Amino acid sequence: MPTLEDVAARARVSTATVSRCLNSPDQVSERTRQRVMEAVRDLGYAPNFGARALAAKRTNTFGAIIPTMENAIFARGLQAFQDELQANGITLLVASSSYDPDREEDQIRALVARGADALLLIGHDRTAQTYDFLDRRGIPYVVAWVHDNSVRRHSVGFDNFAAMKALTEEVLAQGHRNIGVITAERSGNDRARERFRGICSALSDHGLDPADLLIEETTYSIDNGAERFARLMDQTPRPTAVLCGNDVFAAGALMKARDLGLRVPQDVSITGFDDIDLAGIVTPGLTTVHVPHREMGRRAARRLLALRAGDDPGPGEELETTIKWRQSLGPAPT
Amino acid sequence: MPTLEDVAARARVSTATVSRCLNSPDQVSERTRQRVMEAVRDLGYAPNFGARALAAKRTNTFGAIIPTMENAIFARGLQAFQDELQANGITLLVASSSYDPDREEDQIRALVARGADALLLIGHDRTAQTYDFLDRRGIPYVVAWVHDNSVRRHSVGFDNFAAMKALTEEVLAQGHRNIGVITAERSGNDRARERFRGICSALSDHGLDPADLLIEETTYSIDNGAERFARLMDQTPRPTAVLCGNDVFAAGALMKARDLGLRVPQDVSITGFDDIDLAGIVTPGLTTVHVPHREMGRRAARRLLALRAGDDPGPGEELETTIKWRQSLGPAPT
DNA sequence: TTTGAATATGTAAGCGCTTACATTTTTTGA
DNA sequence: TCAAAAAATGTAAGCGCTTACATATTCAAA
Repeated sequence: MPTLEDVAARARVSTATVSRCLNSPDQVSERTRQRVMEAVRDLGYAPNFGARALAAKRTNTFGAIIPTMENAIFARGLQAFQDELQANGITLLVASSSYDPDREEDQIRALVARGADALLLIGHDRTAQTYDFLDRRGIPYVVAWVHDNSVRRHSVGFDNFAAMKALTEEVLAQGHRNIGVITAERSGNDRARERFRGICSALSDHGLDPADLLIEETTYSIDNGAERFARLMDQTPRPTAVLCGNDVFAAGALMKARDLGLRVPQDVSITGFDDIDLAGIVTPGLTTVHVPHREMGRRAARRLLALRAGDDPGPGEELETTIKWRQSLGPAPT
Repeated sequence: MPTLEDVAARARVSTATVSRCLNSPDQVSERTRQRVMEAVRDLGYAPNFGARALAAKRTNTFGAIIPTMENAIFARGLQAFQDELQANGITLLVASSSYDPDREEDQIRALVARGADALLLIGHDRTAQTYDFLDRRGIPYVVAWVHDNSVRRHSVGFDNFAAMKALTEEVLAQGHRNIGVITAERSGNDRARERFRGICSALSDHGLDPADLLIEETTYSIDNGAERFARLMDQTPRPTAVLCGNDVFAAGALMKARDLGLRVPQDVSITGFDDIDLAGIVTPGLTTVHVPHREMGRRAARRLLALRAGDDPGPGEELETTIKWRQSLGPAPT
């Protein structure tokens, strides 16, 4: 493979000049630059990634660890994140932790070992030693999907507590008092915990005891959502509304409701969270919390780029969520 | 940051011995190895990615270019692909081309520039110069999502033509003769072309003229599927079955059917392709072609690992597809 | 005890690029 | 026209690791 030296010989300049042509062409005269780029084309030269990384002490690669690659909840935000990075000449490495904290720690170390200059993390929940590992190496990171003013870390996210509380209040406003919840595992998942806390807070505000909630906690999949919904429907009295921690559980719940011959929302209301494509596809359409995933992805990328450049991007950013009304939430049956 | 030299000094060995401890520990005695690994832990040493890449002439990174990150059609196969790579100490870089051939070429060059040792490509459709670029650099690649014996390239996929033809024959067996098609853009997309060819072949076998097909060709999204379905429903006579090139179009079609007050399959049958989660969630459930995405991902990874190691993994692999019967395909109205 | 083979460990060159500093060339203003 | 400043280009050290070859040590068989 041709090297910088071959190009330099061909163009009759130094290797430093060739390097400048590729990396800061404004420092090279037009005539010289054209001659060099012609030599690059003629030889089919491409820089050696390892050599560049070693010499420049950076890889122009960022890493993102997401809980799962198999669903759209993270895909949209990540696509926007990657688009923004790409526009700034940065490549994205994506790893999935499968909601396993130990695996996430391994992934973080693996991404760093692979030369990631900076990282996108989901949620704040991870060991102090993991943060320490990154801080000691001077690797900047941004936490997305959450917003918590009490945590002093760079973040771009939304208030899961407030968003789920607002939706719960709408459910209560529809007259529902017998409520079920399908939540993701809350241990190690601050997003799930905060959403659940939001539900409890809304109930308390209405003089209702959160201990009366019928709670199913499970791992993330459509089938699990369906199964847990069935369990809730076996309770006596049967809940008239089921609040799901995400749209995937809600989709599973809707499927199972259909299987059980229950009409949504006449017999039971179902709500979700995130407003992914699924929410509009299922029958009936899901009433859910709309999260601006793409904007979150874009801003997270900008913040990480600023941090990597040594700039101070200011305090963490909070994005607003809204309730997307569709047909799956209706009045409580009388 | 501590380097190999620091570790060597601490453990009172040479840098080569430290390198051996990390990369081929069986060549180091137990006593020496333990002393070295203790020094690694004490110093918090992590190898420098760029230096390793330069010295070893490899990055242990593979690249995959997929048409879109925003939908599950590729996510499942890719997760399995990544899991297999990870088990072999390889990191995956993912880029999306947004179904744009020029963009795909840029992404291929960008992944190579980022040090990808090998690539996963989707479909065979790309310029000779792109393949040439990879061949000249000795970068192995595997093509997935297609199987074409006439093309001599390493591939793991399925026969799109045969799969869609089999589904079309079931549609014809149900008595449908007035058929609409919603297909992805066929230019630059051999998968879409092959699926369409399968539909035409089935019609011809039944003595029907493919020219009578009502064809809507569009870019990939649920909304586009919905819109094109509406156009097909405006035709006179109205098609009694709509064959969609993928489940995403089919989901959009189902939504629009609901909006138009058309009952599926009583008023019009709708079919998809891929059998992603969506297919089981929509109402009614989609009759579709089931593709073993995870197995394809796993095998593609194994083949690429073998190629990268300089082994000959044998001829391309074909995976079998099946028809997944759900409720969206029924008899033609009389 | 000696010798040869096997294993363990050390030496140090070089992978290919970036970039601080040096030198040369060009441009501008008095 | 000359001197100073600015721009363009060259020199070459070194980033951190791998690994071919060399040397030292250990082990086993005669």
